[in-house]
Amino acid sequence: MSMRSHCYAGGVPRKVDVEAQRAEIAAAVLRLAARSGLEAVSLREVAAEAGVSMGRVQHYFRTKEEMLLHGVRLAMRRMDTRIAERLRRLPEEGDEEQVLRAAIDEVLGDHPETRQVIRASVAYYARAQENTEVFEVLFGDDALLRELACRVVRTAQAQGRAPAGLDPWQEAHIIWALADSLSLKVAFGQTSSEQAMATMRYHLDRVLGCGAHPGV
Amino acid sequence: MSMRSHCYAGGVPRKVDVEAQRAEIAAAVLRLAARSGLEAVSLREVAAEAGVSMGRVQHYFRTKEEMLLHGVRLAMRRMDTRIAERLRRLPEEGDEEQVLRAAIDEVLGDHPETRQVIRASVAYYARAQENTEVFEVLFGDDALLRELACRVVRTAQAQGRAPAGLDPWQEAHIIWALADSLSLKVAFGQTSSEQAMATMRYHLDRVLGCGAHPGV
DNA sequence: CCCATTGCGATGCGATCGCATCGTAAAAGC
DNA sequence: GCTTTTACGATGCGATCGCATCGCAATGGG
Repeated sequence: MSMRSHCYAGGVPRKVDVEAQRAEIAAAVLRLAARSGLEAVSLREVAAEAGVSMGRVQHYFRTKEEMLLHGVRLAMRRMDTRIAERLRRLPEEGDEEQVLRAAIDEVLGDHPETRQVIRASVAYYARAQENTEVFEVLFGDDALLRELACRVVRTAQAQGRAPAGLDPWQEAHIIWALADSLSLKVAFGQTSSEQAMATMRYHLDRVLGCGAHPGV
Repeated sequence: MSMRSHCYAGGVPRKVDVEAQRAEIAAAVLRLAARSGLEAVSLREVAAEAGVSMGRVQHYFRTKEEMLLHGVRLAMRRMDTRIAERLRRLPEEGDEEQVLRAAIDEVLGDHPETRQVIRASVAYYARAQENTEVFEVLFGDDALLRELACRVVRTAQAQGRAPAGLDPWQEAHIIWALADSLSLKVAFGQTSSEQAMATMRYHLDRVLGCGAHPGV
């Protein structure tokens, strides 16, 4: 009897913003991964980088694996946020081509946060082979972006700006493969951001016709 | 006096093929790096993977750093060898476009050795930021390949197969950026080798005109 | 007021890390 | 045949790894 007595819940003490704490630690993971790869990401190093105790890190992430997963999720969320913010600065027309161009420009920009996210992503590539969740986080959005590019190509064709002979699906593949590769080169210092953006703009102008598009 | 007595060199014992031994160990490094990233590459793991004792590994590489460097060098040498072998299978004409297409096809193929080399390369990206030698090994050949592509575009223009309006230099950038990105996608299972080769051929045919080119 | 619960620092464990050291077996020059 | 040099297995060291455990401070519901 009194089965309820042990179910009785006492106080609900110490209110802290759990997600904010986790994010702060995940940010440290991100910085380390971007700087020196996943080899450099240990519980102790993360704690030091975040300026907290190791106990705290363990309190918010039960295992290292869970911490790493949170790290790569934060990376992707940051990239999404940066793109979303840039899109808000666009004029209201809702032109999908401008959305595409803006998103790509953000990826190719040399803002430190962008480079950090891209370098960290690469550090996770090996894990993506063994961990399905990591794979999904890293590559899950690709299909949507490709569809956006595909629609943009078709629209340009409908407007007579792009050659009718183009295969929109292949062109979409090419556009994002190009953006990915150039962003990697920028993030790892093989190319300047300006060079990458120039190459990308050159390609898009060839494929889509050079409609008036705003700077930045 | 007799300063020469201590310089006297005795026997030159135990003749083993030093480079072959090093290569065998470096191959184990490569396999591990491709499979699970540089995190998984420790002296003990390498020794186990190579089926030798740890003492042997340390005998042939004084530090882990030196071993890793040898690993990435082997990776690049292997890729070069694979491309060179494929080129030997080409007809004798010395057509640079066929050379370019063959090299790219090799990179996009799904041969396990090719995928291994590419995955291992990615594992070294973080190191390339901190270690100049690694950077050079990974990216040192890019300029030559880009120049090859540039010449191919110019030749196609001269023959009237490619549009005169193209910027050969930008097109060369695009061709290799595309090849890099697609090879990454193939190596990490985001795309099939067939899809990647189809996309690449689609692009090259658009840029260079679809001159007769041999399969495989 | 009290105490159940949570937040989190401290500490210790066994495993593994890169590396240094030592011992020895084998081969060539004298 | 002795010596010298190389090849390499074995072992140990201090540091660091991920993780489990313990203990205490804080706090809000009963």
